[in-house]
Amino acid sequence: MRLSQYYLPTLKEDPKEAEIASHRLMLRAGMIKQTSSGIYVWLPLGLRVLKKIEEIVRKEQNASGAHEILMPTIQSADLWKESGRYDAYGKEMLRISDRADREMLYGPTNEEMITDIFRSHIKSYKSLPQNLYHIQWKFRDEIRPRFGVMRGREFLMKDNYSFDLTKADAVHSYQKMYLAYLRTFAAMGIQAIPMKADTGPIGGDMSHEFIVLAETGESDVFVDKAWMDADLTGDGIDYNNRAKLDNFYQALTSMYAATDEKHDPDNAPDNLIHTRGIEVGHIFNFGTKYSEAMNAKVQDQNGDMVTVEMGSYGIGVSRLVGAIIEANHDDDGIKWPEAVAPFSVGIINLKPSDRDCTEACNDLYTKLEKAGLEVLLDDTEDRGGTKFANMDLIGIPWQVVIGPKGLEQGTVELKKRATGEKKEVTLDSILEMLSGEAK
RNA sequence: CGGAGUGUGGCGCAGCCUGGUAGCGCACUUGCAUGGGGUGCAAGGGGUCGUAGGUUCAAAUCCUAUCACUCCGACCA
Repeated sequence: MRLSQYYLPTLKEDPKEAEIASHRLMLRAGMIKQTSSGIYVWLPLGLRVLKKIEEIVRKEQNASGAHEILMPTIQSADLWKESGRYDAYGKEMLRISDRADREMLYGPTNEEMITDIFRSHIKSYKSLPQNLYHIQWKFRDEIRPRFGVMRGREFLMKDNYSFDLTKADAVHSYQKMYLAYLRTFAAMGIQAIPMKADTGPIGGDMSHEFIVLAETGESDVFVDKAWMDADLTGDGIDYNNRAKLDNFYQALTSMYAATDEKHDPDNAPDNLIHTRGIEVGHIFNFGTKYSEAMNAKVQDQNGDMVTVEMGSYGIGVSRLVGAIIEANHDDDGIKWPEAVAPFSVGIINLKPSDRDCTEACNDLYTKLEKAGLEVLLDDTEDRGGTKFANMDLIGIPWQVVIGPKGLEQGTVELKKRATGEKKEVTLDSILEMLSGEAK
């Protein structure tokens, strides 16, 4: 992408409404624009990141055996009346009526709808287990939206729902998601620790919140130092290998990790790390709460009707954009992990009026794009300083700085945003280096 | 919902107390110079002062209503 032709409205000054780093940086980097309280437009740069995160989530869900569907944002109130939550949900639910005065709502979650989808076609134990997910916009009319996309009213969420015949099978489904979540967050370049969570009004005995460690996070967390060295991706474990998966789960859940509400100093280990974090995922098993209320049953081997065991699992996709920034930024701007970066390489043309310099930039740009890299070429007339500041702000992992002085020597500067490390390299070697490192 | 604030060009703000026909910085346009970490000089463009009423010869400024947004608190993926 050529910056001169892109829509990237970066800001030099901090917008006054943004209090925390990720919100401030997303506005300054031209990723989002607020249209109403807690509702945002995703501008080109922001959307690129959102899509990357979404794709990482999707990939691991598929790997775990879940099937993607897409449920509508607008739901009929009928299903919610059936589960009893239409009255229970309160003002957080955005209620609307259609032209025939039917009661509708903008979905805050999908347990009712998915249960209806399940029961309408699945009638036999032979069809179990099932795990369906979708990545869709939700709306919760928060009392007080804040922190930009981290706590918006409209948000993109991956939610899935498992259906099993027995409690033991449901445990397996739960553990699969536990692992899938760990792998998903690791693939994004962030560290998310599963912490025992309150199951709240939904109930059930198994529930974990996945919390990204970030010093600027919103809640206090206490974790065993052992988490830092633990294998969090279950290297080599197949989702269908129950024994191995269970061992992995037992090993991890035996390590201490708690938010301040759940923190118990008396039972905490000595080597405790006290830091802050942001919840980016939540998994729980809630047994038969919805299947019971909505009559989701299958026949077992004996022909008896059995109410299915359910679990639900959420990842805050849009929230992750903010969370990743909270965990990866400095005073100059964002430092994207490569897996979610909007572009992997930025090229800075220090002197657009210099023909050779511009030619070298265009040439490298074309080559890198051909090699499959996503490249942002700053071909504007701005000064070098402006370009450096902008590139740091939007956090492109690799920056190639090309100017007449270096070109005389046949070199360009390669800068790694995450560390600030710079080195002079030859123009010829850069393609190879970047294809290897930034791919 | 309780408490506290803010709405003036794209962004950040001054002006309001003490009414007199709107200003500053950044950004933008043009020209010249410049070109290795937010460049200098010069000339420009852009504003229903959130909205609606009212007071007044005259309202960004005073009064009333209303809308939006932000922050603190209870609540949350």
